[in-house]
Amino acid sequence: MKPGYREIKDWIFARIESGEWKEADLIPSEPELVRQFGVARMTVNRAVRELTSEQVLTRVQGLGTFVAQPKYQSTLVEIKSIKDEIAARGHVHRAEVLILKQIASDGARAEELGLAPGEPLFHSRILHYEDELPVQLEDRWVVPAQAPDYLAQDFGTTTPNEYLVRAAPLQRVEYSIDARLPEAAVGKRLKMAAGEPCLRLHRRTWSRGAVASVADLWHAGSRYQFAGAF
Amino acid sequence: MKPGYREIKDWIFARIESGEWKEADLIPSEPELVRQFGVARMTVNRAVRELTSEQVLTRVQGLGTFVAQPKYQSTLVEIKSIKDEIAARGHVHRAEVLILKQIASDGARAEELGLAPGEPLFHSRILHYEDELPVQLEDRWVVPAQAPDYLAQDFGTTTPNEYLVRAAPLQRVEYSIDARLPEAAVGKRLKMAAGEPCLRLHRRTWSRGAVASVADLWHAGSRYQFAGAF
DNA sequence: GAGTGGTCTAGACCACAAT
DNA sequence: TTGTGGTCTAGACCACTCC
Repeated sequence: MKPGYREIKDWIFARIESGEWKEADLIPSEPELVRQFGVARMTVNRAVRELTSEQVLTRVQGLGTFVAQPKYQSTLVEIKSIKDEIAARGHVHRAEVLILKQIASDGARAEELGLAPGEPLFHSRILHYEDELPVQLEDRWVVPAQAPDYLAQDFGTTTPNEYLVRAAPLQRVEYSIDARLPEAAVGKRLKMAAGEPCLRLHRRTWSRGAVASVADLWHAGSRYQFAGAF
Repeated sequence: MKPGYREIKDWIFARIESGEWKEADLIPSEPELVRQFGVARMTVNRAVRELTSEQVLTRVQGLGTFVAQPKYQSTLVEIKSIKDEIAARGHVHRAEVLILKQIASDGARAEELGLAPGEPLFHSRILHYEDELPVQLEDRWVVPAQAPDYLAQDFGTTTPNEYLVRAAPLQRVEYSIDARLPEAAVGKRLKMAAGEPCLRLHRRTWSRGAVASVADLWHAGSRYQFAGAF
């Protein structure tokens, strides 16, 4: 048996789906729904409150409850940890640390990280293998103040991501995905054919109110894609 | 003044954030929180229920409430309508209809659309301009049964997307993003340099329990990226 | 002032899991 | 049987918006 609040949610949702109630329409008030369904106000309230948190309705105190703007026609791409992703496919993940050292921040990178040029900066370059085939080259630059022990980690077993979410709790993420030809060194490491494009994810993370790290994730175009469904 | 349920939510959340309660830990029961905060059970219940719907906690009837698995380190890319996106940048969008006709479905495409080879199929190819520079070439194949009037639309003013969300309410979406060299005709239309890669979004939509359409959105790698923040 | 939503109480009965 | 969460009732007081 469906609970009462569920019954009411479905009833409201059906009215919106059918087009009977359109965007910005005023829907029946709580007391009205109470009369209609013969339940307590708390039950009606829960139904309407949940639909509001699901962005199906919007409420204004003193005014009423309205049908919300229909959701964007949007596609959500979820980029998971490369390690988990490979494991989920039932394959073996291996990481090879190519670079792990402190460098001096230069002009453009310094600006992106919020550091002054010349300030120290951690840089790692890690190649991720899926069953012995390289699939991702991960360049990462980390602000030392946010993760002082970065250079002491064993990134053969823990990914920088896994370490950073603990060391510098994520506050904000900014990202972009593009298609571009790889730098020569990148193409070589990923064993890519000449002229083959890369799918690149650029990501900047914030922690404790400041930039924590910047990462470039390079993938061979012929062997990698971001995919999903909803 | 913060409402009671909010107070309790924050208190629980703080305990998880600080590490005091870790993943899969059992948290105090509802009666226990009722005693602790001196409120009615409904108030505690709302706090815990909301944290559960926010995937911070998981509950098992008869067992207890536990700290949920920490959320994935994930990146969400939202791909909006190209038209809205261009408008949001304050630029002018224009669409040029290159192809709009019925064709016979062929092998691979027929299978992807759930049609028998030879069955009729609508095909459109539209070039989207941002301030007179081509930014997206949209190839779309539509199942006639799902949108019989597809060929009669004016896709210079309405995008196929806008039409389809009305004609065939979205039920499910499957997509992938990859980097690849464009077919010759595509590269030419997008005014791309030789050897320049494309950022391609492939999307399949379902409506009324069946595949409704398949789309290939091609973007010049040098002029387009999927981006966002959260 | 009348109507709306926001929140809360102090009970209640039920389903489910562990013992 | 005990303890857990799932749901519900019949009230209540408050803040807000509109007339």
